[in-house]
Amino acid sequence: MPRVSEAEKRKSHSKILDAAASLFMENGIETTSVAEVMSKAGMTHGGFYRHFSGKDELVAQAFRRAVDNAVSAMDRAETPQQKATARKDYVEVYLSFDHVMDKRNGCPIAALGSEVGRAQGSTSDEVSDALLRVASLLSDGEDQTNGYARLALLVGAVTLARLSADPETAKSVVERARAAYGRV
Amino acid sequence: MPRVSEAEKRKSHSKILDAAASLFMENGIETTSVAEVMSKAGMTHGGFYRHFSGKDELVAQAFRRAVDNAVSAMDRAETPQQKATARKDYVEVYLSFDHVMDKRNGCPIAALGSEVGRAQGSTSDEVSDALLRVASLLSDGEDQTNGYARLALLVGAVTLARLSADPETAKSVVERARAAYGRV
DNA sequence: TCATTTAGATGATGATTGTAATCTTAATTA
DNA sequence: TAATTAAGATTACAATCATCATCTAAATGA
Repeated sequence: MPRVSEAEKRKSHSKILDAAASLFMENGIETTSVAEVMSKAGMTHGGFYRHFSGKDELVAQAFRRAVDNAVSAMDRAETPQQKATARKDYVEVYLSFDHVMDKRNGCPIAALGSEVGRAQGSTSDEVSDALLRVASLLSDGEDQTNGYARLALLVGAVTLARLSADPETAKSVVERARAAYGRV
Repeated sequence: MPRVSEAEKRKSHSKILDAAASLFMENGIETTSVAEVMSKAGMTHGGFYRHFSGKDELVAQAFRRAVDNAVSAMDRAETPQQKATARKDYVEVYLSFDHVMDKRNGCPIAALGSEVGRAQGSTSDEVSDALLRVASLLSDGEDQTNGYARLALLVGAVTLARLSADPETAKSVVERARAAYGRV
């Protein structure tokens, strides 16, 4: 059936990124095969290298896609009012039980934190970019560095909640973090 | 040259666990092969299955080993005085730049947080056990749940610091977490 | 419209890896 | 001490995976 139009190629590229972001966050990067990603995107593994030079490039781009998705609401906010509301919503959703359960559509730093630390090349750049970006969005205008402490609490709380065996513990972890958030 | 004495077998077992804990924390679980672990332990992969039923069992036992190492000082403390000091030291070391740089001998929850969340079977049990154990050691006697919030800050801060591209940012992240620790 | 290009399908390749089989040799044990 | 057992080495095997080669048919561009 191929070949497809340029517009469809762009659509394919995007679908691959969505599939990859979702699978990486849910099952891990090393544990997800290129063929699996392509299959979830509705294709076979054959066309993969028409879109990416290799798996590394896919990882980097998929990570960025996941970050974009996660902070899109905060990015769209324009007025200080909107920004404040978006920030508040972000933290609210981040420390929710839903986010704990649904890794696929959540924060890639929490989902891939320890795995992505070993990344090299462009993925490594994307990761440190993401940190800067999210921490900056969370920080008060005055103090740039407190965004990191806040983000640390968010990432740590969701990580621990996901490692908890029973749901009640998980809930109390994020609940407790929510209470502490304003104090860090 | 084999066979070896029972005492030597126990020593081998222990060396395998040390090698595994170290390699898993540094390079990840999926990315570390059984042969690599055995090689670091000074053996070939042949004898592996005399010690473990498979890689899964190794992961579970190595994780426990790493947790034991990390909290040994707090475990040894007996008097309330000693416990308080050990707790303080633990946090101090945890939020140090050395710990950020040296994953091999650090906290396995921070080093493997996102990877180990997908574990099943005995590894999964070890992980939730570890959470309970560390959080309980960090909590005030009164409130059992604030240990989780504290641990969340620790794990999150070290995770972010390790993801930071430049060392100065990494330092400021743990520094900032240190300041916030008492307030969570 | 015709020649060229290329997205994606199918199939192949080489590397890696978890696990099993077999062998050697020394520790157990009777 | 003789017979048995088993730790660890060597080798083998099947599965998985990233990447490449080739094929196809449709979209380009002239």
